[in-house]
Amino acid sequence: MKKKAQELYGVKEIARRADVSIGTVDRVIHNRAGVSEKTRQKINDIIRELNYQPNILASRLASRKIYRIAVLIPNISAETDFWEAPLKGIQRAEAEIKKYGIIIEIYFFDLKDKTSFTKQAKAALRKKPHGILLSPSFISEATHFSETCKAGNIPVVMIDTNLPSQNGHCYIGPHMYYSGYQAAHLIDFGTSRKAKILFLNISETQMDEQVEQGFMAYFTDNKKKPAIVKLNIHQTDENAIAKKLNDTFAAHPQIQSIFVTNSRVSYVAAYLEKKGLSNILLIGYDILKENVKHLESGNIDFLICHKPEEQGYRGIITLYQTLVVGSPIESVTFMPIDIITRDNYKFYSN
Amino acid sequence: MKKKAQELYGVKEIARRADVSIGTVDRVIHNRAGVSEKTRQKINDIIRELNYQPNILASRLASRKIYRIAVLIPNISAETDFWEAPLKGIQRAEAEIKKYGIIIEIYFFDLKDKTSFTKQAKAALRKKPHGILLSPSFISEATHFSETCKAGNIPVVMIDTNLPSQNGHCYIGPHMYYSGYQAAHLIDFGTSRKAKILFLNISETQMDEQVEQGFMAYFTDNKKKPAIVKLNIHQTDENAIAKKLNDTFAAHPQIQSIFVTNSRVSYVAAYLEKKGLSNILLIGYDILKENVKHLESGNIDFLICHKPEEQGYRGIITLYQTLVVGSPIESVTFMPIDIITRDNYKFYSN
DNA sequence: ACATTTTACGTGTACGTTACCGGAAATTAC
DNA sequence: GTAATTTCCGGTAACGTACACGTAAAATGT
Repeated sequence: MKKKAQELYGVKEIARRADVSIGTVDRVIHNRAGVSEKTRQKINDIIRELNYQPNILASRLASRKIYRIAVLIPNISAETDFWEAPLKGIQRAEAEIKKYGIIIEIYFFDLKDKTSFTKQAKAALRKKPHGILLSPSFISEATHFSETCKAGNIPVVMIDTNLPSQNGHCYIGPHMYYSGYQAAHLIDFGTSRKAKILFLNISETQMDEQVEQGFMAYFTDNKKKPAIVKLNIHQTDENAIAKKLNDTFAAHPQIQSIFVTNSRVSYVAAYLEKKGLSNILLIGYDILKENVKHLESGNIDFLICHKPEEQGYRGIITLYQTLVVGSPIESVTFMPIDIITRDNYKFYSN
Repeated sequence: MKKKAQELYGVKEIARRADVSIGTVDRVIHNRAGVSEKTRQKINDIIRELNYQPNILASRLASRKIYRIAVLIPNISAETDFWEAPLKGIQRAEAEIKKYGIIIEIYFFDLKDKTSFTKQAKAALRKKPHGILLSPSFISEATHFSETCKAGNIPVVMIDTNLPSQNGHCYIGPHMYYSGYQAAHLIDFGTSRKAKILFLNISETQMDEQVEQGFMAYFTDNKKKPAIVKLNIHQTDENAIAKKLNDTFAAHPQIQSIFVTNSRVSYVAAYLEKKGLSNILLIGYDILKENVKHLESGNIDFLICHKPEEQGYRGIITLYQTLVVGSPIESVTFMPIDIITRDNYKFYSN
C-alpha cells in the first residue's frame, strides 16, 4: 500500500492552476453561465485531477441557500397519539439543523381519510421541497407519490411503514416480518398447547402483510401448529370492537392469547378488563398513553416498540445529510424490535 | 402550543446587546482570560437568555483545531481477516471527515498477545487523543483502559464487543445474546430431536458469555431440552482442533449440528470436509474469505454477521459528532443480526 | 509625579465558499 | 470607422466564528 499524498485542495488551488480567478472556478463548479467552453474544460479537468471535494462547512456557511424538507405524516388524533413520538423526533432534528438553512414543513393527513393524504401530498409537492419525509400509510397512494418524487428527483425517506417492492428509496423503521416473528415467539411462550391464539387486526386500512407472514413463519419454522383464529375488525369504535370480540370469544372460548397487530391494543385491553378476562396473554404495539396504562395494570403483557421518535429524528437527519453533504442515502435502516413490559417501560427511550 | 419566535442569534447580537465587541464575547464563550468579571457575567446572562448555539459550521471552519481520534483494533492476521472490514469502514469515515480537521491514528494490537494491547493502549494515550475507538477484545484490560479514558474525559466508542457492566460508554455492535439466540434457532431448525448439538468455542481468550446465554435461552424459552455438547478449544492451530474434534466425535457420534461461537468456523468446515462429514449443519460467524469459500461449497450452512464495516464507519462518525457537534453519544446501537447463506451472501453489504 | 506592568477590550484577518458587481475584451450592429 | 452589445472573467464582500495583535485604561510601582 502506497502512502497517498492526499493534499486537500480548494477552489483557490484550482484557480491558481487554471490561471483564472476563483470566481470563474465557482461558476464552473455550479455550472453557471459566463465561462468559455475552453476554460470550462480546463477547470473541469483540474477538478477531476485534484479530486476536488468542496468543503461543505464553508459552502453551507456562505450560501444562503435554504433547503425545504416536507414531512408527510398522520396527525395526532383523539384515537391515537402514536405520531406524537415521530413528530417529537422530527422537531428535535429540526432544532438541531435549522441554523444550517433547513426548513421543515409538516403536512398532516388523516389516517381515516385517503383523500387527505393525496391532498396534502399535492400541497407538499406544490412547494417544491428539496426532500420528503413520508409515512406511506396508504400504500398505493404513497407508491404513486413516491414515484412522482423520484421522477422529480426529490429524495424520499420513509418511516414507520415500508413500501413493498420499491427499490432505491430509503426506509427507516421496523422490519415488520421479524416484528411479527418476535410477537409470535412471545405468544408461543405464554400459550399452552391446546389453547387458541387470536390474531387480531383492528384497522380501517389494509394491514401490513409482513407482520402476519412473520407471525406465521415463527410457527412453521418451529414446526408448531397452534390453532390460530384470525379476526379483522374494520371499524375502530369501541362498540364495534366489543361486538366482534363477543362473537369471537363465543365461537372460540379456548382463546388464551391475543396478538393485536398494531397500537390499538388498548381497546382490547379495556374489553378484557371489562369482561374480567384477566388471564389472557395480550400483546400489541407501541407505547401510547392508553397502552401504558394497561401495561401497568397488567391487562397488556407485552408491547413491541420500534423507537418511533428516533425514526422521525433519523429520517430528518438522513435527508439533511443527503441534501447538504450529498452523502448517499443508506437504503434501509431497521429499528430495533424492542420488547416492553411493565417492568422495563420506564427505562425505555424512544 | 405557542409559536416560538426562535430567532437565530450569533455572537454579533450578543456583542450588540452587551455593548462590547465580538472579541470579548468570544473570550467569554471560550472562557479565556482577559475579561472583567462584570462583563463576563453580563455576557453569560445574555448567552443564556438568547439560548445561543454556536454555528458549528463557522466554528469548525474558523478554528484550525484538529481532533485526533485514536483507533485501537486487532491487526489483520494470517489467521483472520475479520478486522479488514471495520478497518475499511474506519477509513471510509476518515476520508469523509478529514477535511474537517479530524485525524485518525490507528493502533493495531495482536489478539494473541494481551501485552500488545496494553502497550498500544498506552501508546495511544500518550498522544492525548480527543476520542477513542476501541475493540475491547481483552475484557479486563479494556475495562481498565476505558476507565482511564473516562477519568481523562476522553470519549470512548466500542465496537464489536461490549464491556459488561460499564455504563455511560458507547457501544456499536451486535447484541451477542440475541445473536446466540438466533444461532440456536437456526440450529434447532436443522437438528432432529434425537441428535446432539455441538457448541464449539475456539479461542485463546475468554469467550463472550452472552452468546452462550442467548443460545441456551432459546431452548429454555421454547421448552426444548436437546443434548448439547460443549467444547472449548484453546489452541487455534489446525492439528489441535482436529485432535479435539476427533475425540469429541468419537465420544458423541450423534452430533448432527455444530455452532461455532466465532469466525473460526472455517477450521471446522475444513475438518468436516476432510472427514467426509457432509451432512452436519454448521453455523458460525462473519464473512471471512475462508468462511465464504466453505459457504459456497456447502460445508458451512449459515454465517451470522453484524455489519463489521459499518461498525467501524459508525464508530468514527459517532466520535466525530461528539467531538465536533457536541451531540451526546447515543449509548448503545445494536447492529442487525444478519443471516448469510450461500444464496444471499453476494448481496450482503457489510 | 511619572514609568511600568497588568487588565480589559476592540480591530482585523483568516477559514473556504458563494454570489454579485462591474469592467475589459470580443463580438455585433450601424 | 465608432457605438452598442454580448461574452467572459476578476475582484470582493459576505457567511459566523476563532484568534492574534494592538492599545487604551486601570492598577501598580517608584
